[in-house]
Amino acid sequence: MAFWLLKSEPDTWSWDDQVRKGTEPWTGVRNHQAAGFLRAMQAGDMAFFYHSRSGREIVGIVEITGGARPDPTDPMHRFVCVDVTARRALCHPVTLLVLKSDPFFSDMLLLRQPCLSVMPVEARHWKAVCQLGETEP
DNA sequence: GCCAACGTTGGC
DNA sequence: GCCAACGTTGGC
Repeated sequence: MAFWLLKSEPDTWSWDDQVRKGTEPWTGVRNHQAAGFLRAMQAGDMAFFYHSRSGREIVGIVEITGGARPDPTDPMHRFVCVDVTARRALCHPVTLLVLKSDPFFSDMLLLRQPCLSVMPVEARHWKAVCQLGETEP
């Protein structure tokens, strides 16, 4: 089982939207590096739900419930989507600022590559963020 | 094969 | 809203 992080602009698709809907295809990724990570995802993997732009914090945990398939919103049929199901919220959102302030997180891709919207998360970082957010890993 | 233009993304 | 980072595209 692998760990990931998915970014979404809360104005477009927020954690509350995800919780309300339950399961939703994660569509619209148009970056090849991010798409490569989507292709590597398997059902049962877990991912942080991150609010980008106006949010800039990890707010919840989702499970990948369906592996990569063609993104129906891509007319060129070049990109893929996965199915994402809301699992639990973090009791306390973990902000980008907090992660940047702790050297333990300094080599997270989230900090290394700010414009990447889908990325893997190391198990040690996963556990630490869960502790900060006061939720089970 | 170089490189400028363009598109996507998200921190600031 | 601006711009930097990164990848892709196409003229030459």
